[in-house]
Amino acid sequence: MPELPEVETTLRGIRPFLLGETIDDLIIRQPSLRYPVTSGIEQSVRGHAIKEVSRRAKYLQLHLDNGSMLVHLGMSGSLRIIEPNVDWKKHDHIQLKLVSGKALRYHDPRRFGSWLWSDEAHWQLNNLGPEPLSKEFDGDYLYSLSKGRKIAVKAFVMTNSVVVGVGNIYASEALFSTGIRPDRAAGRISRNRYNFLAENIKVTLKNAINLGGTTLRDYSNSAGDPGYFKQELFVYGRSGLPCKTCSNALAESRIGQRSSVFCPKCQV
DNA sequence: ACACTAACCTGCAAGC
DNA sequence: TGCTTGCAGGTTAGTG
Repeated sequence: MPELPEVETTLRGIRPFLLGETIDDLIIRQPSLRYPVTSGIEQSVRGHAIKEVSRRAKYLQLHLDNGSMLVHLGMSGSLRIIEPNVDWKKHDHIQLKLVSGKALRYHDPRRFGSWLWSDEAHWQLNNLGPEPLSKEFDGDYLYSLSKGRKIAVKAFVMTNSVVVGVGNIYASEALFSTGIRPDRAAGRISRNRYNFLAENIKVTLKNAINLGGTTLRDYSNSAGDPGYFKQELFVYGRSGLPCKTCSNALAESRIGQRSSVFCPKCQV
């Protein structure tokens, strides 16, 4: 899925079309997603205006006056702004039709995403760590949380209660630019190195956002275009290829069910 | 509290 | 050309 940069790119693309618009209808062709689409959701949203559209972690939230819709793109989801009458492609599951005449179409081959309605706070947003691009996320924060932890540092920064939005691509890339081996125990990294790591996570995410995110296969932005960060990747998806810094072959291992590519020479 | 696994689902690439 | 296997931007539930 989309990690934070892809979700942020999606947010920036759809927000201008949705803000202040009234919902004409919600069409659900496939309610069987990661969680079943909240039943009766159509009646909840029909005729209501979208007051705000925001992002928290990898969730998008459409705020109405009577509640909010929490949308997650899972591993393979994407949202597009289209004309409501365009043909439904395979794996197009949901369409939010606006009175303005435009529509938001949800496409998700693996169906790991979610569309949840609640008239109060969504429990999915509980226990989330800070946003990586916020001021409160820094090296001191990471260092203090990491004390005594034996978990691999890559899995540590991918843990949502530690910091949100950092998935397999950007964790791998930020660890490479910091020169830290992804399998190093989180509790055995110095405060100084965490300062660099936190900074590099921010820089990596910002660069990716500026390039519209990373497109591997499924992801496209709200206009249907891919992101261009893939060409900037140093390690992710490059197992066995030469390191762009030292030209040594990149190595791969598995950390917490995720493939982890790193340079054995540049990362210690 | 922490560390780790299996599971949700479809498509695609690699290997035989 | 098939068929089988394993892996893919995430997250949670369940185990020890």
